[in-house]
Amino acid sequence: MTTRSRSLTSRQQEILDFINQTIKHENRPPTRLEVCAAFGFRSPNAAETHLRALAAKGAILLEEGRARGIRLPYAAQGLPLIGRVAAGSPLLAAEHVETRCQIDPAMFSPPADYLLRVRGMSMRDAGILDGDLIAVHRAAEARNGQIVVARIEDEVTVKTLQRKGATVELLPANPDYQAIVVDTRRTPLVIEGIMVGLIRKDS
Amino acid sequence: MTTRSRSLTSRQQEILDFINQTIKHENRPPTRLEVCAAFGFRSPNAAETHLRALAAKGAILLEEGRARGIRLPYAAQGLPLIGRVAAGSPLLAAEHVETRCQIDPAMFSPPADYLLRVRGMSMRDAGILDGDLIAVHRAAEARNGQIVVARIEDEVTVKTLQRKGATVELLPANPDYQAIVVDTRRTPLVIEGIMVGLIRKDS
DNA sequence: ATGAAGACTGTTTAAAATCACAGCCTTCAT
DNA sequence: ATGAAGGCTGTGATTTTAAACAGTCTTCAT
Repeated sequence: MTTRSRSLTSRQQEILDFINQTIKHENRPPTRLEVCAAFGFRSPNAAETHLRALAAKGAILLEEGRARGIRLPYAAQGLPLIGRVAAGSPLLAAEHVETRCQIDPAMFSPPADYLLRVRGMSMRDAGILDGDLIAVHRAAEARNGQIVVARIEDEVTVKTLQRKGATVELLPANPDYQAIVVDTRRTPLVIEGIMVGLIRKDS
Repeated sequence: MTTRSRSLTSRQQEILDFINQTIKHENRPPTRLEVCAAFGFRSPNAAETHLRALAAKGAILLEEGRARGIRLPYAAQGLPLIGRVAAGSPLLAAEHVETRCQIDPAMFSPPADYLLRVRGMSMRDAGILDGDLIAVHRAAEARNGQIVVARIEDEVTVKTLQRKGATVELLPANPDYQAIVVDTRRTPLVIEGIMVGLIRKDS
């Protein structure tokens, strides 16, 4: 549904990084001349064409005729918080985004791509309680012992990964719960991401 | 040590709130004319004088001759992260601020005033692990059952509060630890704040 | 080999934004 | 009752920005 943005050239990525840096450090986007100064351009048009290219690819939005008229597309503003996941649709589908949270993704490493609300107490002993938000870095692969967001058919679950050949164990951190054992030759299992952090809001 | 900013008038506070709102929503500060539009001023100078007043009180910084030249003072940028606390100095002393984290204080309610790194496992069963950052709202009073940051003489600790008359119990959430019982008639106990959230960065 | 896309220089113009000057009215402490 | 501070209107000059036009040089897929 969203306009697919073509991938950026490395130079364009540098410009975009500079814009994000400037917004983060100065609380405002740069002007064309500030872009020139940062990259050593002698012509403001060098900055102008880069911005046009970024806007054409959907990486930024340009407001006409306004000083510092660079805006970030909605998708770039804050981390999406994924609530209840409906069966059969992708995790990051717009309908699952409860809200967006003003958190710097780079606060975690590797950076967080989204937040996921955890249901239940199956990871209690790892300090993950019911209702907690976990910060997730999108990744299809993970190492043993990492806490992952995994999808088994239509079910999304948060567990510790333990791979043994074609068998994958998803271990809870609570003796009241059972491990999930999956034979990947028979049942498809998709790793949606790796937990990189946790946020709790006391009420 | 910091320049003490005189308190703002209610109108000035409204203007400052608008500036913060604009930075949050648009990723850039407003122009004079945008302030006018927001408040219905007919003269750009109304905005100008308000900004001058805010700058004079240290609530904002004004860069001369630049479009959208409103900057926020360093103290307003992100939540301070308090690391190891040295005995005898106030919790929020500059020397304790490890770094600042780009987190919206209003993500928690009541809003967070700072983050505090927790040492040890005394609150393990409340899902607070060694190295976790807790979001703290400054408050001198707290209700029974709330998790508080308390100072007993020179020691800072995070525990669940249980007050019984002049006796205060600070309860751990881990059977391996002992409750701290304080007679406030004999030993001074200061509540520094209430835990309003938690952030964990997996490594 | 050719054309399209990217990455620039250089120049100009119009609009956006800052900021100074000259006032008016109200509140509020001395 | 008086002066200082806050909260405005109204008008322009000046500077900063955005953004158009006209080119050059390189890379890279067809």
